Amino acid sequence: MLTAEDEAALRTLSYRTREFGPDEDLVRQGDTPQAAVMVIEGELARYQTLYGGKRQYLSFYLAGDWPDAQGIFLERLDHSICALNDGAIVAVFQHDQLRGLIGRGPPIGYAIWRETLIDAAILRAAITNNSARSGQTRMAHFFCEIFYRAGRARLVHDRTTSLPMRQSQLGETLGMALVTVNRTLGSLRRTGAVEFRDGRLCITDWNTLAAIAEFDPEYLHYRAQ
Amino acid sequence: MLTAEDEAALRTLSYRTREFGPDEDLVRQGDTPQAAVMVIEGELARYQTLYGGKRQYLSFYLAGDWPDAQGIFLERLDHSICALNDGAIVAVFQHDQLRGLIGRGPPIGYAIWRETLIDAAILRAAITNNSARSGQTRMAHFFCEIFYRAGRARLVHDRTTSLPMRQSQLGETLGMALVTVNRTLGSLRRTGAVEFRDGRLCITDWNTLAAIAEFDPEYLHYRAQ
DNA sequence: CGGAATGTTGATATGCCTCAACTAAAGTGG
DNA sequence: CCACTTTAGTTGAGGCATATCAACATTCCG
Repeated sequence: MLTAEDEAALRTLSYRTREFGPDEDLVRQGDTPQAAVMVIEGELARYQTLYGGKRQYLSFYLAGDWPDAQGIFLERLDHSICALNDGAIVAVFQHDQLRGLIGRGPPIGYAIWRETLIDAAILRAAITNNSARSGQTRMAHFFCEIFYRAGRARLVHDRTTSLPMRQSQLGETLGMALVTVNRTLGSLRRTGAVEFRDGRLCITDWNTLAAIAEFDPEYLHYRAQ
Repeated sequence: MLTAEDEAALRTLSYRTREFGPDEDLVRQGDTPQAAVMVIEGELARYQTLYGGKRQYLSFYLAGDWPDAQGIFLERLDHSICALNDGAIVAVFQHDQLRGLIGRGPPIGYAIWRETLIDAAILRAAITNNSARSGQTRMAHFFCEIFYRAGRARLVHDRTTSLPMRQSQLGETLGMALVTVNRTLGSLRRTGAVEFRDGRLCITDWNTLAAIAEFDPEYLHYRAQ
């Protein structure tokens, strides 16, 4: 979430936009990218590939997010980034131009730094979520995070936001087998608080879901809206 | 891992050192610290506390690491940091002094930024480790990471490094019950590759352990030594 | 129409959690 | 000095949650 001033600074750079389709990679583990992107539309996901090809999703990016700002200062990528939906659009900024902008004055640099730090806070929450919570709580927490962030990005309409993932991907996010995802989803649905179907997440009873999830949005470090 | 130039810049600041004992908190979840620390000696750990008091360890810090640099730009802490051993010593830098230093010129700012990005890479690896790997592989990977980082910090002697944790804390790191930790530790010990006892980690057969762990140090983003 | 992708449900197997008992070492106080 | 307590580690037994295997439903697409 950049300020108007930050956005103005970015607009002084020449950038281009690119569009991606579902499961299409923007960058791959091992790459050394020369550009960083900001999400304009649609959703992206970060994942790692293990020996044997197994995939672990790490985090998800909505409009306004910077999924690979760490690449400005780290060389080789330790993960891949793919688009989740059809027509995901990103703005591409060359690293050297961003570095120049950052070097010329702090505000935009601090803002991007801050973005990478909130990204890390989301990673911390994911460790705790996947390591210390029950299946149901874990899934509820994931839904709460996505929904809360989508709300902040003004992407919630009719208590619903887009979450273009298959159940198998949900499993590769939360560290559960596909069958377990399906059953856990069923048990959450039966609470009447949440529905996830056809790539859409609908939360009908936020308080109940947040209670199941033990969700506290503090870690997202949003300022008062 | 800062350059000599970075260290010289830091020395222009007035800082003080503080010493902590085992399980003593440096900062707590919810705090708004005004200073950041660099580890001088001993080991620190980051952890989150869940509803009900359950604890999840997130990451560990050795000499030279910056465990709470994110606090320079994020207000409220989403986690706590404690010392693991007796006589853990840190250098304390006031945020406003660090911000001043960062604002005056990029090198040190970039270096600290980079530290926070490597920290995030370690968090990504932890998500994958705790979510997608078997108990044995997970524990082996954790040992490999600590040992590798300790090696880089010149803290390995006689194939052994200090890792002042109890088995219960290992469980709260890897998302396993204490009993499972004990048995997994036994099965690793029986491979003859590693021994963890009395707060000391001894790796006698690195290649075997790294193979069990599927360990690839790339994500630590070390430059050629 | 046939095939692929995704979701659903049942049955079985297994890894891990929980409970419990016990050992060893270290610290404490009478 | 020696009971007593506390802490950490170890081992066994049983049960539950989740992984795995399998069958089938539904939708979409060529």
